[in-house]
Amino acid sequence: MSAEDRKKQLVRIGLMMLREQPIHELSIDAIVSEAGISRSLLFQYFPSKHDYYLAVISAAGRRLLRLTKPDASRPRDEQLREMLLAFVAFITRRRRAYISFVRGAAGGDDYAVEVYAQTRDTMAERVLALLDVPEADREPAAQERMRVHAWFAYVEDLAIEWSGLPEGERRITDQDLVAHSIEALQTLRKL
Amino acid sequence: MSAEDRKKQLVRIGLMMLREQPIHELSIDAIVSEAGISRSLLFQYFPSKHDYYLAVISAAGRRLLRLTKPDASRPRDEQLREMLLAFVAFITRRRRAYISFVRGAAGGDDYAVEVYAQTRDTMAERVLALLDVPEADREPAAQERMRVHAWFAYVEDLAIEWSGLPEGERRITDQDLVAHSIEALQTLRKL
DNA sequence: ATAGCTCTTGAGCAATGCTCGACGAATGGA
DNA sequence: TCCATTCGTCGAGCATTGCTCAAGAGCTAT
Repeated sequence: MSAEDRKKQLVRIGLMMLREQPIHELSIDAIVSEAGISRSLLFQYFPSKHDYYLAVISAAGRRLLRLTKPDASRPRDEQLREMLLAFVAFITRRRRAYISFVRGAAGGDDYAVEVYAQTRDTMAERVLALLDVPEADREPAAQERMRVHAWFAYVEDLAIEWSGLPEGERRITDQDLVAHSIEALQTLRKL
Repeated sequence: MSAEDRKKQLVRIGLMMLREQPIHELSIDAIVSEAGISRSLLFQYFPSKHDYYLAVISAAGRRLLRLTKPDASRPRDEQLREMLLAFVAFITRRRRAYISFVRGAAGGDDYAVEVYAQTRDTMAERVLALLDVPEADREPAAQERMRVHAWFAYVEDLAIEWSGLPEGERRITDQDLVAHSIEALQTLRKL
């Protein structure tokens, strides 16, 4: 197998395993045995466990960004709606992995915090771009950024809690959840 | 040293170390060498690293609850304000440790997730109790709980980002931050 | 066929989570 | 006073795991 393919395979396996275990419980042994190779080979491609984790986490971030990318050809409000729907769907489908990524990943390891922060910043930027706020009404950028960032934490938490409920006990639909989130964003920005 | 004292000492050391390292980088060796005892002795009191972590994290949670406990003899709105001020102060003073607790702790390890969830639930309950909402205006409890929970994520994120700025670059005071948070809560509940 | 490049491995080191048997000091009946 | 029991403590050692190193195996190119 070529170097590039092998690397991709290993990252893919990492992403798969992330679904069932928090990131720092991912053992190199489990990975290499799943891939059917020796431990040494993994270290050929990723100098340290650290680097491997970083690759896996980055891949997770990129996947999230790809799956929630708005379709620029549609009206802005629909773009926002669909972006959030995709976001909620993403969390729902891979709840465990997402929590690992978001929380576990962000759990104090500087390198992982950065990947997560960057992913979320990108999402926040996209939202800001979609909001279509007149220049005059804009608060200082830092302020704005902080609020949207925190609002993302709000939506994320809602989605995590909501998707954690058994399907029967969810009182609202994902559509409702997204609608509420958008309303919340608009309201919060007016404070 | 008595068994009880030793246990407390070890947990105390864990809390201290949490300030500088994420929880899963806490090494048993570092702990025992700080305490001046042998590795075996720690395992006498805590059957596994897991159990030890759990003890440390629980202690962190209890400390947070203790330091943000509202003073029941004061007016409710002041209780809420002071509770949040204490919350922000807590995060500011031990930012690193708090992130470890919140994120690292919540990072997929079921046992830690539970400790964190319980801590946050307690805080959310306190807030609900302080809100003083007429029965008739209450939404279904689950709904209510979810929103307050998510609102906590909002405040937490604001506080973490805010306290991460160098003091010169903080455009607002902690008072402003708390006032904004309370406004946000009241607004969100009306949606 | 020889050289060289790339993918691969096994042996082994150091650190670490964890176990086990035992030592020493205090406590408490006989 | 003596023996036994209990309790806090430790050192040796096992298994796992993150990581290194030197070398093997297959392919291509001269």
